Amino acid sequence: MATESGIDYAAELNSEQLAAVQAPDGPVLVIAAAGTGKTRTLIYRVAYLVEQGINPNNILLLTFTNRAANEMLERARDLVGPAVSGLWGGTFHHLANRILRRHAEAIDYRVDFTILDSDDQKTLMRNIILDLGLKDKQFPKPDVLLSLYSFALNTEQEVEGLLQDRFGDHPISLEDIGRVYDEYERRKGALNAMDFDDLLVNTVSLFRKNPSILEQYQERFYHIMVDEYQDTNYLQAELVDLLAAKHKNLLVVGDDFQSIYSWRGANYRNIIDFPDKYEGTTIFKLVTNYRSVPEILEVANGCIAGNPEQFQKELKAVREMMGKPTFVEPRSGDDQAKFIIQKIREFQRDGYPINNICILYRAHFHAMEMQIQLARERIPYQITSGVRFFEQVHIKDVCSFLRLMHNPGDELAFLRLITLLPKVGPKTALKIWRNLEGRFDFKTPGAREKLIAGLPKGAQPLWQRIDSIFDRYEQDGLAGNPSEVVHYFLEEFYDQYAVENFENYPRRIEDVQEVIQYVGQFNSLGAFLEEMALLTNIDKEAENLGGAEEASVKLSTVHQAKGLEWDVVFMLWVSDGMFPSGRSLDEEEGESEERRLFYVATTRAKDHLIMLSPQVRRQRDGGMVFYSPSRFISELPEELFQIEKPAYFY
DNA sequence: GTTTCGGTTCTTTTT
DNA sequence: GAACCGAAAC
Repeated sequence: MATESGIDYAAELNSEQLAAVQAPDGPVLVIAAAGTGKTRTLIYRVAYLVEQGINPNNILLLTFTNRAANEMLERARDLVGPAVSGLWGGTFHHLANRILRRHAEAIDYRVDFTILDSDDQKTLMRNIILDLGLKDKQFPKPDVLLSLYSFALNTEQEVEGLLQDRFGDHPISLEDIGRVYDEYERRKGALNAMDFDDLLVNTVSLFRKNPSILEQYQERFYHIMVDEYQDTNYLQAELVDLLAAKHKNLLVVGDDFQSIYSWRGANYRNIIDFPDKYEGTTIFKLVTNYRSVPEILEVANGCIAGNPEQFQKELKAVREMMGKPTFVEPRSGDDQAKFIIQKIREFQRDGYPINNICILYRAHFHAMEMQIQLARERIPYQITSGVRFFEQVHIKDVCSFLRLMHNPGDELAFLRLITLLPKVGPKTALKIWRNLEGRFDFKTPGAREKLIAGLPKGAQPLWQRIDSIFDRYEQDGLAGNPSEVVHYFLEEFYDQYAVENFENYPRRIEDVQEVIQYVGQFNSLGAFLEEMALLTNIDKEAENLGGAEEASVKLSTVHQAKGLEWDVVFMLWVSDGMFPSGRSLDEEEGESEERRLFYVATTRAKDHLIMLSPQVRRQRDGGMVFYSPSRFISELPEELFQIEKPAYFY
């Protein structure tokens, strides 16, 4: 029956979904298996709450990516109308950022704090190791130290214990590592900067130290919904618990089978233990799968049955049969790529648009031969690479200029910018920075002259061109127009720099042009810089989808494909040692996480799933390594697959 | 003392 | 690619 808003819930949802949408207040756990209409359920839940008289301003919707948030807000708007605009939706880090911008002083930060990306973190860490005189072959690399530290924070464990486990057998002084971490904290404070983890850590400690602030937000978020709950870690769960503590109107959605971020501190137990943590939790299960044909679901169900410790549930198929998933053993990675290209052409002939085809893999480097072959065959493709758009070298170079203009004390930006000049390396750059007393504000009289005087002769002419932008800043009113600033920077300096330093210079300049476009959407430089730090490449991709992007095959890691679906899915390197990855098998519970990842991959496919396991891989030194099909394939009954032989290559 | 350049090695997964 | 290292060049 249609309600006053015109939504006929019973007709538009199945009984599983309907029950979850109309759940009473209080804690709710929705176990939503892959392809069962999880997003739909969340959106209708929003509509339902609004209909019950809840102001959208009082609803918080936490998602794993910005893409997911945007999609949901858009669909909710279509369903409910513009009223939902007041709803807070976004990632944990976005929420934390918004809160901290308001209350930074309460935790001894200034509101204009910068957000360090992983590259900045690495630079900072490297400098600390250098300055403390700990640089040594034996000493752990910045990367290693940072990820261990981050893991400790996100799982709320003591660093000492983790260090002991990790380096206990090594002749490394754990005290030295402790000193590095202390110094890392100190320098972030001095820079008025936070890294990704700090956003969460500081929000939680802000709330713990200031109950009155916490209470404001508890009041505000009368209803809280969390998507992909199986991938939240302790810290994120803690944040949610704090916010929900008063009203306990907390609805979490997730699937323990799809928990694939344990290396980042997520634990599928989060979802299993939820009812214990929240007394009186109502539990709903969505298991009717609308996405995939039954043959694909059989493989998915069969594979996850190999994880007996998990909460068993079978995906129920409703679609018609179409044919079994294909399994192929090409000889090499090159043959694998050639086979896929031939198949892509066949699927296109059968009427599948190229946009509905995706190639998935465990790790980025697995897709190398594939990219080469696609380019050679002139099949358009789009890859979500490992490096986030705003973390690419050329983008960071350009943004360092903006960062410095915005925040004259941004040491990392200054050093990066100035080492782009000839004859200026790390030492010279640091000397100049010290000489400027840790601050370069072009508006301060004399500062510009002082900088120029400190530069080596060879660097001066180039810097003078950059310096000329500061004159135009006043004249042309660039303050409110960051796009123009980037434009001038490119024109005066970076275009030429790129030509001289990058082989693929046109591509990089294109990216910078895109930044110019992108910055234009923001009314202030600060707003742009803030947003930039929190954006991932998946989000950027989603922005592009609105435009007239060329139709293309998608290439993606399984992790980045979470929540997405395609008509046709190819899986590369489904070989033991590649998927599951050899490294993960050494870890505790490594195999079961890989199996979940495999499950996620298979359930992305709607009509056709083609898995490939090349037999050999050439190593760098010219040697050959032989591979067998993944254990996730060989442990399943053979009749679930259609075995195909790429005979034409021999 | 510093920068620059060329060779070598290594790639799990990311908010 | 890009990070690291050692040696040449400034």
